[in-house]
Amino acid sequence: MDTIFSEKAAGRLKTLRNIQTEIQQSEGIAISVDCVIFGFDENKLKVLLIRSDLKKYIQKWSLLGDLIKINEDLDDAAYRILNERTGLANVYLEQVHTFGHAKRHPAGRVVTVAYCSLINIQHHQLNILENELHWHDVKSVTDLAFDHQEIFDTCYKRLQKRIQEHPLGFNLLPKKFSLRELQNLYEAILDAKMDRRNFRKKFLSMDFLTDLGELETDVPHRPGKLYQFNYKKYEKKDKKWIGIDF
Amino acid sequence: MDTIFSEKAAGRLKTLRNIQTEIQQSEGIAISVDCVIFGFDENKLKVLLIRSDLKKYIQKWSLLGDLIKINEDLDDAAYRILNERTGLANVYLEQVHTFGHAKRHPAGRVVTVAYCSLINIQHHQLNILENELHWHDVKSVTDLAFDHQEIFDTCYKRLQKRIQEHPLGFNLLPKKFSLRELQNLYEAILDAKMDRRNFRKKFLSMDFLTDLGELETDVPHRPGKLYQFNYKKYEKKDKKWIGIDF
DNA sequence: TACAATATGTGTAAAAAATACACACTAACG
DNA sequence: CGTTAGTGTGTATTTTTTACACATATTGTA
Repeated sequence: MDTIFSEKAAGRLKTLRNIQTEIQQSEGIAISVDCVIFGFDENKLKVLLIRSDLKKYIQKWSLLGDLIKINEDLDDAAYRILNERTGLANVYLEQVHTFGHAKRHPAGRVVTVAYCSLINIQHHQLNILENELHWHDVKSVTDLAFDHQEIFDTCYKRLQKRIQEHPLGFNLLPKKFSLRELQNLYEAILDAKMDRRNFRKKFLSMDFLTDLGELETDVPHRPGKLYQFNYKKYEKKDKKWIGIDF
Repeated sequence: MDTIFSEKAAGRLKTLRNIQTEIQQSEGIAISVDCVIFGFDENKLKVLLIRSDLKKYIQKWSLLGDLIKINEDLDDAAYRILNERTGLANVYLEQVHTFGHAKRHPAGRVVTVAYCSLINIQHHQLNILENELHWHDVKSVTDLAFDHQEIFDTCYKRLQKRIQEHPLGFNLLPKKFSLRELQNLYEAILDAKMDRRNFRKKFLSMDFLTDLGELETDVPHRPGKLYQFNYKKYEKKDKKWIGIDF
């Protein structure tokens, strides 16, 4: 959490004292959830940040978070935060790591559980101006409030690792996408250039992409074929998982 | 946590009420740490469990855990628990996952952070009988108290994955080990048979094992060479980390 | 109306890695 | 001194990864 919203009072700034009271009400050690929400737009990996509503960090950006409620499952809290902020449901959301330094939050003892979420920016409009929410290019994310830089770095690294081993990336793309879009996504996330022919060969040989028989429109060049990821086929495959390599 | 020890009162059973009081003292939502401590002995992967001290789970085994203290870093709490139980310091310890279902603990709201630890069973003696601590073959671990079965399963799967990508396994072996011991370890953890020649080729070609020029003793067959893992060499290597595969 | 710009679609050869597989040797034990 | 159990080693085959070039399709513009 670290940015706490009691109800609809989103615009109002909280004082340290407000938050201390809230933590005391939640009694002793408080638990929060912070969401690192990734999107992909203009061939860049973006992360959704909000202006800190704490005076101490007035100039800084922070992750979206909130204290969990006393009877709320941890995962439910993460979904709630995501849903409140983006209006989205049924999105990719995964717990990444829990941060629990005793001094990490200025208002008291708050242990926070970081979640990583992947959403398709096209598929929804955030009420960005009202909430002081902004999409930031991940390359420009520095100096976040609290220990949010560490949390962000951890989640970004986890994403880089997991996207290579699991079909997560499709959550960031439209349902129908071209191989170029897919490659741009991987290159943006991994911050690396890849060989186009080998990339195509790799994904097509995996045999999880359904050729929709449609072409891109509105591109200023020869349109590429559109594909869809076939989750069912992926689920059925028995992955060989032994391969020592370090 | 879930098994709470106030101080040296290890033998005494706690009631649900005792624990509820403790949680109320720690005020509202409590946070615990549970440690999944792995060892390797007799060519089997073992996990260290303790008899539940909660009446409800009187017959069951559970993980080693405790509530974190109000001013204690999360990682420090995990080390503390490990150290209190095993007497070991400087052991491999890694956070794995946080479990936060609202109803997971019968005594109240307790969110628990699971840690995985790898220790060398030979290198120390636990005061097993006094504490009702026992090493269990991982294959026989079923029906633990609380949601500890889920926690254990999660940690075991994580270990299986990570041991293939990082040099963790050496924490479970003596400093000097033979390739056979190493292979037995991998086979035990992954529950799979591997080709001996290819296994040796793999590890020797990695070039992280130092041939100590010594031989095994006390084996009832031709002794194998002893090796040591060279962490410095490993750290220096720049790992290539791009390889899409799912 | 053609040409410049840009991205698509395709295949092969070479190198590297993973796999399958067998036999002579050594030490301990009885 | 034979039995038992595990060590130490190499090669051929298959699979995977890598590097690399040219004709084609569409849009925008001169």
